[in-house]
Amino acid sequence: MLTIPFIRDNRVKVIQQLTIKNFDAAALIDRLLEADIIRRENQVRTNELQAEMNLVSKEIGQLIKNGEQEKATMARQRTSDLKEAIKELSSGMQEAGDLIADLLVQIPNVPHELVPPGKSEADNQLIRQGGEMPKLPADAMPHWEIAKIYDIIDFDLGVKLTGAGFPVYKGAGARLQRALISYFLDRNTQAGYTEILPPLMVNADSGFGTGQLPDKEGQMYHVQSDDFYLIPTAEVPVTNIYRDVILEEPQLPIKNTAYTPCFRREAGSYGKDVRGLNRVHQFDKVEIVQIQAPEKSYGALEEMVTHIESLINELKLPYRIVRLCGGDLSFTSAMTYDFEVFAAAQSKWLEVSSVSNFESYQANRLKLRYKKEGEKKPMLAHTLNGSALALPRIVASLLENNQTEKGIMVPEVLIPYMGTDMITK
RNA sequence: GGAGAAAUGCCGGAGCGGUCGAACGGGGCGGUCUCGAAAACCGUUGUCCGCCUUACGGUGGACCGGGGGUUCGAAUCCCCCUUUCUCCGCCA
Repeated sequence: MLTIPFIRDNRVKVIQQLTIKNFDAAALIDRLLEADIIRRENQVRTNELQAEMNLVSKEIGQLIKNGEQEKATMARQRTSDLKEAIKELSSGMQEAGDLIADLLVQIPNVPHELVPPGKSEADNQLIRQGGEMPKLPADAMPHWEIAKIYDIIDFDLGVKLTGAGFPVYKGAGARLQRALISYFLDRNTQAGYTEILPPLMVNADSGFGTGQLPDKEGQMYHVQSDDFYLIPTAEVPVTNIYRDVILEEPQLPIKNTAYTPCFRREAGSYGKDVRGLNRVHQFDKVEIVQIQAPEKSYGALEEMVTHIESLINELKLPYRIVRLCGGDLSFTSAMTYDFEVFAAAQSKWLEVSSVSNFESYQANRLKLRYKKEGEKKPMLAHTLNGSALALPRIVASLLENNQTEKGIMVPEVLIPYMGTDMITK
């Protein structure tokens, strides 16, 4: 969330920039600033009374010590009045504080000035395109048919075990998952990321810290008996490692990578978009997360983009990188690049990675700060994350693009992990 | 799952209901001494929210696992929760 001083100092600019996200913040911000004034006025009064209360209480202690019971009794009368007044004021303060907290989480992150305006993905800005488009025969199959014929992914079996959207990987299909995970983790650690294996369930505090709660509650699986949430992405536990942490500047940047399964309810999705691996409830993903100083975070974002691009290049998949327009940008992001690979048999671009700079928006929720050399006051750090990479659509694209009469060609970089250069029937 | 003990600042560790934001030790930072270092000695040492100040800073309030309560006054008493440790049970 945004900080109050920032909103106070940049009221007009914030409202104006948020129109890029097609968000009208004017009313929210006015209510917020109003509540802020009330809260502060209340606090000044409360603090004054508390100061007096502390003083009188000390006096009472002295008076009792000196045996001046009468004076002590009189002083007591004064404190009970004070107590009443403090109680009233602080409940007003609490009320204003609650309102502020409630309003703050309703205001999205301010988009970076390079973010183009727009309503939908059609308005996203193409940054660059790469890789070679495969030439497939007319009878080329979409990946869900390939998966069936080669018996490497069983969607129906997943329905039996759990439900729709929980595919079962078998044989070379399972091996391919493991190969991709290992390959991504190896490449990420080579690039300076530290490998993390986090819990797959988190508590509500963590869900709040990265912005899944309170509003996206319905997108997560909730374990009610223990009030845990199944993680929708490794971003949640890996970023929350730094919740309520004050780092020293020399510790930055912090670069972590983690493989985890991801669980998403995807309520409201249907139709051909969810066919096969295009959209599932449980999938594997390797995530990269960075914590950076504010002045370096956009450099870090570019670095992450370049790194992810190199992974896709090595897999020899045709891809494009787009900068999301305001309307497509997530609530918490200031700037996001999406990576899409082409699945030739479906003739579709599939999103395989989303790389974002959240600036201090997540950090403010997390209370993630860092201390500059020689400075007393800690400042909010910037957080970034991206998929490097999400597996299902990579697999979909690989299967479709690499199909030949003899079998599925394994990309060269994966051969050591797969133990073969071809997936056959 | 059952029984007991505990939770204090960067770490260790005191703390009778009032003068405790917290003794003492260690660490860190600054300084004296030194050619330099060590040792010794002196000083300093958190976070949050306000207010005043261009700033340096000053000042009020809050914070002793979290949340309630008792009291004029709570780190200290009471209740609930969480976590850790020990013992028993169960177990990959």
